[in-house]
Amino acid sequence: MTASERMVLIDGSWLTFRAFFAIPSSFSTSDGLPTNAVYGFATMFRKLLAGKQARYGAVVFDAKGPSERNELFAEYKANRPEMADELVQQLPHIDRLVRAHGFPLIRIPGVEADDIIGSLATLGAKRELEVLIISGDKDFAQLIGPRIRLFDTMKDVIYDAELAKLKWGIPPSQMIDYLAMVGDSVDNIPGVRGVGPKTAQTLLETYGSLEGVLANVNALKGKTKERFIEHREIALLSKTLATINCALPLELSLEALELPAVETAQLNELFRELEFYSLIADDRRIEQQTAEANATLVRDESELLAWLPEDAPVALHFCFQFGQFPTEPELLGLALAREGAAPLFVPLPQRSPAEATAAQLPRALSDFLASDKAPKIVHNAKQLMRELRRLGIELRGVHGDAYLAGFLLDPAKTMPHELSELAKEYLHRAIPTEKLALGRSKYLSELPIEKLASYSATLALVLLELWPELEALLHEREQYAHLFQHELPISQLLARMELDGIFVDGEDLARLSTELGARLARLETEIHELAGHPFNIGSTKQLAEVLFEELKLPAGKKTKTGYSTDIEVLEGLVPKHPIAARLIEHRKLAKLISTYTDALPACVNPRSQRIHCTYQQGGASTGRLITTDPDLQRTPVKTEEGLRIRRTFVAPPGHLLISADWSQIELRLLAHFSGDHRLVDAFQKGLDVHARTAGQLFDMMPELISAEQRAIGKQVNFATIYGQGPRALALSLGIPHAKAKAYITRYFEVYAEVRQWLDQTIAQAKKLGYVSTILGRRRYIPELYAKSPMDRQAGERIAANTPIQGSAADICKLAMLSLQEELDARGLRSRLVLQIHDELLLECPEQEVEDVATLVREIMQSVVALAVPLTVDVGIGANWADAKA
DNA sequence: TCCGATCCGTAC
DNA sequence: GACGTACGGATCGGAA
Repeated sequence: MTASERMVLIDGSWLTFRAFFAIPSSFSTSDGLPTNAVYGFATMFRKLLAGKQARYGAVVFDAKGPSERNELFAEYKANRPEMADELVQQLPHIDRLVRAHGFPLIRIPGVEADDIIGSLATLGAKRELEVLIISGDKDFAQLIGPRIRLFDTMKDVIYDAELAKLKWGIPPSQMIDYLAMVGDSVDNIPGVRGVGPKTAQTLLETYGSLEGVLANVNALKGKTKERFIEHREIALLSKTLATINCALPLELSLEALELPAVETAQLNELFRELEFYSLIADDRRIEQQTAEANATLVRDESELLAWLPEDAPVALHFCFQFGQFPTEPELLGLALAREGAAPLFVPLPQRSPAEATAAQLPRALSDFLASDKAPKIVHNAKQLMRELRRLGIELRGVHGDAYLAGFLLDPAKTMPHELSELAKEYLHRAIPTEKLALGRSKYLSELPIEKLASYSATLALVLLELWPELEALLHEREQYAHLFQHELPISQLLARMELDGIFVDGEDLARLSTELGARLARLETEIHELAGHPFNIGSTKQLAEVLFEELKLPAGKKTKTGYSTDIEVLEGLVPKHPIAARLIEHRKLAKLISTYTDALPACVNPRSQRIHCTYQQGGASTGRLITTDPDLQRTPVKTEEGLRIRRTFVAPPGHLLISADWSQIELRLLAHFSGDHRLVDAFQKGLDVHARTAGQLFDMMPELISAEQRAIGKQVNFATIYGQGPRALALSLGIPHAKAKAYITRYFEVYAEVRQWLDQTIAQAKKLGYVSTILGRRRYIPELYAKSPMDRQAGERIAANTPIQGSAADICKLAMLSLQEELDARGLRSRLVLQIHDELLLECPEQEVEDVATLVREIMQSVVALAVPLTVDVGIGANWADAKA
């Protein structure tokens, strides 16, 4: 960034349209005024004002009616569709918004906004201002120069000459000629018929300009030559149309464009009127871009040694390139940043993951990474630990992990805890994204090493700057100790588990796929016959047409877009038509095949014959772990076919699997937290709690409760944990609404202390803004203060459920750590291979399986002391299905 | 061709 | 519409 003052010129018409289409039309005030375009406009201002203040600025709009260009070419901008009513209504409010921000608003009849902006930009550049044009219209690229840049606020990219060339393939100086040839459908500039971007680009590289091409038209070949001869005049006209007039005789002095300080009070009033409540509260400042850092490339180990500090923290950013397997990236290099020195970048020789060894890293670097004494700040330690472990290096001395910090500070954040999100949230700054760094390249490895180095170093610097902020907040919210005592050790363990993976019988999986595929094909034929013609059964739209229009079956519930065909609807149709049962079967099989038997083999690493899924430690707002790529936590279990899939998860030769799961851990936590005497008593006596609940509901002895009644008791118990209302309970049990309501009322009469605890937890949450788990982890719940009662109720359910689900997650993490510690201490070779929320799966050498089974049970049962006992079911088997039995 | 929204189904 | 936490496949329609 230069030190010169800034001028911001906003293409108001462009922004209006972009905001209108980019923001959902559901944005409106309570009395029905659509506000999506105004809102989009307002967020743009926020982005702009939060950054370095501009001294001069203006918002320029096209005025209604024809312009000078229409005299040249009547069809200019003739194909613009009529503006939607919803947008027209918003225009006056956009004007108000602009004025409330103190921006001069320019709209001159007969004069194009482009020309006004061009003229003002030129004026600004002449006065040595740094000019920023806010528009995504590529026409403006022709203005880009040393002092003028183009800022697409919707995409958050600032185009200078270099970026513009990357984006459109031509330098700004040739943009007009380019448009003259290619034309522009938006403005209805004709261009040369038959000449597209590629041709234009090539011609411009050779001849430099449209005139250059026309002068050398005889050197062209074939069709292209003909086209330029035939359309010569149109091309020249197009050029005139595309050229922005930068020398309008405007009667505007620079002083008239000076921006006053924003009157926040006035602005807030407007926001209140438009019901933009988030903008009122939000006065965060966001810088526009982080300047790219220069990094010293390390070619020699001594340079690295000289740079490394004694004990000051070093921020690390690793560059990975991901290929087929997300847990098996290639390591391209890493940037190091510390206080008081320029960052370094260590390029690494490219090796496929299979050949990666410690020798890939300079010795000084691997010593540094493994040293407990050298404090390191990272983002996502788990990933680094896994990749370094693959090289035989143990990452030690992790002094900070921004990912985990982001998770602990606000676990409910979307785009969970990416560095870019954290920089925005806590440093109020936009940072370069990988996409931006990549430009037109597909892979990081294609970038020139200097680019990679500067991109990577920028992120390392951001991390270095970010950590103290996060650290302070972690202390403030009492999460600092938790990070290092629990989450970071879990990262380390998960890194091991990801690297180890889980063994599968790929051949069996393939067999199963074929078998199920054959059944699916038969069903498909039958269904098509019953329908009378072939159609895509997977398309709910087509299916709905067959069922409800052609076969005239009664349509049940509707979805947002049409008739629902979900399982419930189909089940309702079973007595009415033979097609329904087949559709249900088809659904089931199609699901199993596409999501599991077809998808899983692609996840098996052929070298290890194992599936290495990724754990998202910050993936769930409650603190649960999440698996992805593939999501093994959702491996089917309920049906016979599902169990067949689980049977392909086998122990390797000489090994057995142990499955251990807590029995009703969430219900036990509810008993513990509420201290409800009936619930606690039932668990302490080891009674069947679902049957007891049913007994209370039906006023019967628990021993006399039927299986159906017990199922109701079970469902009602779960309903409590999920904050389920009568309607949802009625739906899941298939009973009348009134009956469900009666069950719930009765339930809370019986377990009055549960009701009390729920109320108290929700009240406390409203007071503090967050709820806590058994280990003191927090979840902030902004929904509790939502405007709509529905959203608020959702917040209350979250407040009730999170302490339970989150504490169960905490307990599981504790048990995993304790278990691994014990396995290591005893030199046992059993490994944790999967965590499924309340179940742990281990792979054990046969000779230690009995000991480990005992150990697992003991640890899981005793990891925390609750008011009720924790019980654990442990099974051993050659595959996952058998182990769980 | 890619991407996001939608529907649906799977797990705990 | 009304059940907490998730991921992901297939389809579809619109944008690039």
